[in-house]
This record gives sequence, structure tokens and C-alpha cells, in this order.
Amino acid sequence: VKSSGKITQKKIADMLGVTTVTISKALRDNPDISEKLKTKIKQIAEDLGYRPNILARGLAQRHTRMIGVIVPEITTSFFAEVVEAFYQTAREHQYEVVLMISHEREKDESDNLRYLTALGVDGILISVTRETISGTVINKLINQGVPVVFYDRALEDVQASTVTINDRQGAQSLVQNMINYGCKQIGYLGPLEHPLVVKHRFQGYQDALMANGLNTDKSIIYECQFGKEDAYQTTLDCLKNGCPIDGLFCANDVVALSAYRAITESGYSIPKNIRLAGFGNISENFFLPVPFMTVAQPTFEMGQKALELLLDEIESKEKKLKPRHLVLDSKIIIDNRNQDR
Amino acid sequence: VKSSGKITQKKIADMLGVTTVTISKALRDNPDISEKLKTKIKQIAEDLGYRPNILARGLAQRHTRMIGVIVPEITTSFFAEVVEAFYQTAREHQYEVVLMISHEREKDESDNLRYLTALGVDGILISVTRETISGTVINKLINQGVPVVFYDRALEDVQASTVTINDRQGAQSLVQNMINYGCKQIGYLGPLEHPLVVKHRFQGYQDALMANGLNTDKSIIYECQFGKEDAYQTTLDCLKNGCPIDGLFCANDVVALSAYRAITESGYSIPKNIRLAGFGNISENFFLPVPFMTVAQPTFEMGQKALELLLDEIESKEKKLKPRHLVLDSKIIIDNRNQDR
DNA sequence: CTGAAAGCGCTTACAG
DNA sequence: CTGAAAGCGCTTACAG
Repeated sequence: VKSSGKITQKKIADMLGVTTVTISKALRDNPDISEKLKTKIKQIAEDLGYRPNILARGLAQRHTRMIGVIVPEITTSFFAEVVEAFYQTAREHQYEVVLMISHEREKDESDNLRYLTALGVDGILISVTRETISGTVINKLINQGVPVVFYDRALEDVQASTVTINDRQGAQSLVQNMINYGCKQIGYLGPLEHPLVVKHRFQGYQDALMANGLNTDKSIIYECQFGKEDAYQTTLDCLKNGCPIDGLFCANDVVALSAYRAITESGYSIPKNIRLAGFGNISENFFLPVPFMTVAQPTFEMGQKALELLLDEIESKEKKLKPRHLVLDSKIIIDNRNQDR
Repeated sequence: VKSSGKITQKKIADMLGVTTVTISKALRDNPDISEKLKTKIKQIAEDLGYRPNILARGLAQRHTRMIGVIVPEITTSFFAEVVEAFYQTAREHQYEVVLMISHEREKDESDNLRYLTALGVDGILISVTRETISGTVINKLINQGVPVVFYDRALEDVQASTVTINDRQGAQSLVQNMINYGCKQIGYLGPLEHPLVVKHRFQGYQDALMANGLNTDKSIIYECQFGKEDAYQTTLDCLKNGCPIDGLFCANDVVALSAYRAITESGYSIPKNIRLAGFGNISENFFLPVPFMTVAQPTFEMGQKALELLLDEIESKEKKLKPRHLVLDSKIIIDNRNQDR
């Protein structure tokens, strides 16, 4: 495994009595080389199992066909699904993705950013952590000429393209639907401010209540964190002395599923006593044996579109494109069990 | 953004009137360089935001501190959690992971393998697809000197270290527990043969039934695929003319959660009519408002141990280590709701 | 303690 | 159609 080791262009060149230049060109289908020689070289390369060294190629070409992706978390199904979309879409365009996880920590996020640029990725797709508020690090990158596109969670003071979801409007029409079903006391369960998308959902909830002259009293706003346990306990507390609500809109589906358990264990029934609604349409909803409303986010489309925006920027070379802002429409799901998956 | 572009060792060297060799050594804390010069160089590098080019460094050093990871799927929580463990553990050892998804397709898997070796990762962690039965591709890699470690799903004809879970025994003691609770007609729901881990779980189920002289009749073995929909429908069918079972052991938790919905919708109650059990202890179990038995797989530990085995091989350089086979013990969870998470 | 030389494996102009 | 020269940004011996 020493001199017989990795097979390189040099080895193939020596076998044929030509230069690596010829091999390099033939392998990349450069018209400089005769068809005959090309097929011969390709054949040999194939037989020997030759694979160009990606590091060397990247170094020489100044681009790598690698897309850097930063995700706040991978064990969340929403992000796992977006990541899946990135991988599939990248592959269709002959790019590879290099995935990094920021774990919702700003420090890790900037480490990730540094690593990806040092690696020489051609562009970066990022959804910022809950902690991140300043865009200085990312702005620096953009000024160095690295294309960056935000998906789902963007930063306001950064001049970059974004792909987001119309959370406020989605939440509003969802809650409007609950009202149409007769709900009059619709509670809210979840965080109120961060991340931004959740704030928008909360606003949508308020919009709907106000438009219908319903109770927007603070007493039926149940603030909790995103954790399952916290959402579950908060719901139990809400229900321990009778049931003050006839509907519950949750910041996301994980929160709603946790509320489902608490509601059921408290002896209330869905939708008879409480109509339950979430946001996200995650695949776990399938397991619910009760009707459940939610908002379908175009997860796959988000990944696909973000990647394609980035590719546009990468491939438009010199001339910097103007940032574009795609806002994808969500779709109301009236009953999680009546849909195609 | 042209000559002012990326800042390199050369630029720093020119500023100080020294060679890149000096910069290179100083930055890597080589004792050749005086402390004074070192701190000066580091300071400048810091100020300029210098980052060594990973491609160039990898090319020169012949190693990259990158670990290649191949996962059959990323939207499955089990794999997402193992991947999370890989990222965390790698980071503790100053390695980065490069993640590829095989999508349960053997063709994609070998593409991934080729890409990772062409990239020059120092080692590979892989769980094979459901389709993969031959180990020739991977054996070739190993012979070329690339360290490979299997996690969860291994190949029998490959000489490489493995980290797996004791599925058969875990399933057996889980089913024994169901029997202790009084179950006499325990059905099985899931695939029977593939992947291998599921076959082992099915065997464990049979072991327990036979050891207790219980009915092992084919009529209460409900074969289905891993998809939620299929598991759900199969359970509905099973229950449509009365309830032939008083316990149901499922190939994994996703299957069990799908069965939960079918059982509940069919008007049966858990655990009164049917005691339900799964395998995996995935985080979604939290949402269940009924007692549910499962087997906790040491997911994080699996990722951690596999990575560490790989690191041992990478860092033991020349001398090839003998393959090691870690079999991790699973743990019975009697009620999913009474555990720390 | 510091540098000149050579190389990692590939590609990009530029000649011929 | 083919090759000699130079370079991508870094590191590894080897001298001094």
C-alpha cells in the first residue's frame, strides 16, 4: 500500500507516455483531446478505479462544488426535512453539501462559518441560532464575496437573499378556521418573542382574534419554551382547575403534540372539549388519533428554493445579484389525518 | 476583492519579511520558532482574520481531520440522533464530520463512498442500506488503507469494527415483561427479515414466547413495512373483526406509534385491551398519553463509541488494528412516561 | 532559531 | 491535438 497506493493522473500519464495535462483534459472532456485518446484514457481510469483528488482539484480550480449548510439542530424534524431537501437538490445540480450543526449557539455558528469558508465552499445556506442577533460575521463573509442565502431564520441587517414562510398569515388563517368551527376562547401556547418566526405566528393569532372581536386576554396566553416537557407541564397547569379554553393554538407541532398528551391525560377530549392546533405539519402528526389542525410549511420547497437561489448567485460569477426575498405560502390542514403524505 | 482577497500565509510572511515556513510553523506552535515571534505572528494572523486553507493543508499533510459519515436516512429520528452524537464527539476530538445520505440505495451508497475517499477523509463511519448485501466495495476501501467502522447495520463479509445493539436479547426481555404483565396472545407487527436488526428483534420475540409456552401462531404475526401508513393500515385490519390479541410487539417505535393510532381509533384501550410495545425509545414516544413499553437503544453511546473506535484506527497509523465488535446493551422501559430525558 | 528546495495532485493559460 | 511552465496554499524534510 505504498507505491501501489492511490492512483493519480501521473500514474496514468506514465503508462501512456503522455502528460498529466492530457489526462486531466481527457477526463474532463476537453475538446482539445481526440475522441480516440479520450475514450482510451477514460477506460484506463475506469479500470484502475481512478478518482480525482478533490482537495487538489479544488485548490487548482478555486471552487469546490461544495455547498456549506448550517442548521441550528438536526434532531428536529423540520430541519431534518430541510436538510434532506438540500441534499437532494444539490445532488441534482452535481454539488455536494457539507453540513454543520450550530446547536443554537452563536459561538458554534461562527466556528462553522469559519470552517466552511476555510474549506472553500462555493456558498453557504444558513438558518441562524436563536441567540444570533448581529449580522457582522455574516456581513464580513458576504463582503469577501462568499454567497450566502438564509432559509427560515434570517437576519434583518444582512444584505442577502432569504427564503422564509409567511408565518403570520398562516397562523391567522388557521386561527380563523378555529373560530369558524365555533371556538370562542382560544388559548395560545408557546414562546412569544424568539425566534422571530414564532413572534409572527403569535401576531397572526392575535390578528385573527381581534378581527373577530374575541377575547385576547392575557390569562389564556400560556407562555412556555419549545421543550416537550415544558409544553406538557404548562398545559397540565392550564387544565388543573377546569378547562378555561375551547381551543388551543400552539407555536409549533411539537408543542401541540405535548399539549395533546396533557389534554388527554387530564380527561378532556379533542375536539369535543378543546380544538387543538399547531404549526408545521410535521410527520409525527400522523400518530394522533384525533383531528388536529395545523399549517403545512413547504419544507421541501424551502430547501429547494434556497439552494437554487444560492446556485444562481454562485453561477452568476462576478456581477453580484440583488438579494431576493422569497416568502412561501403555507397551507392550512384541517385534519392531519386526511392528507396525502 | 481581487488582490485584497483571501489572506494567506504568504501575505503575512511578506509583511514581516520572513518565509511562509516560519508562519506555518508559528501558527502550528512548532517549537522551532521563538515564543516572541510566535505570539507576534499569531496576533497578526488573528487581526487579519487569517484562516488556513483546508484544501491546501489537507493536500500537503495527507490527512484532513475529516470523518466521513454515511447514513441511510436523515429524517428518521434514530439516525438523526446518532448523527448528532457523531458531530458532538468528533468536535471534542477536533475532527469535523462530512455527512452523506445514501437514501437506502446501494448505488448512492457507493457514490458516497467514492466521494468521501476522493475528498480524503481520514476514516468512514457507515450504516449500510437495506439493499446492501455485498461487501466488495467496502473491502476494497479497507484494503486501500481507509479505516472503516460500521454502526448499527453491518456487513458480515467485511473485516471491520462494528458497534451494534443487542436486539435479540432486548426484544426477548421486553416481551418477557409483557408476559409478566399477563399477556397471553402477543402479536408481532413489522417486517420479518430486513434489515437484519429487525430479524433479530423478531427472533427475540419468538424466544420469549417459546420459553413461556405461548401461542406462536402465524395468525397473530402481522407483517408490514416500516412506513407509518402501512403499519397503521395493517393494525386496522387486524382489529376490524374483534381483537385477537392482548399485546402487540412492534418492530420499532414508529410502527408502534402508528399502531397506537389504529388501536385508539378502533375503540380499544391501552393497556386495558392491548398492551403496546415498541423498540427504540425514540423521543416521539413522549407524546403518548398511555403507558407504552419500549427498549431504549443507547443511541448517543453508539455514535460516540463508533467514532472512538474509528479514531483509534486512524491514530494507530501503520499497524492495522484487529477489528473489534462492540455490542451495546439495551434497556427495557416499562412506561415511556416515567423516565428522564 | 530561520530559510531554500521540493512536493501534495490537480488545472490554467500559453506555446507549438 | 499535445506539452512545458507556473501556480493553487500549504507542509515536510534538510541545511545552515
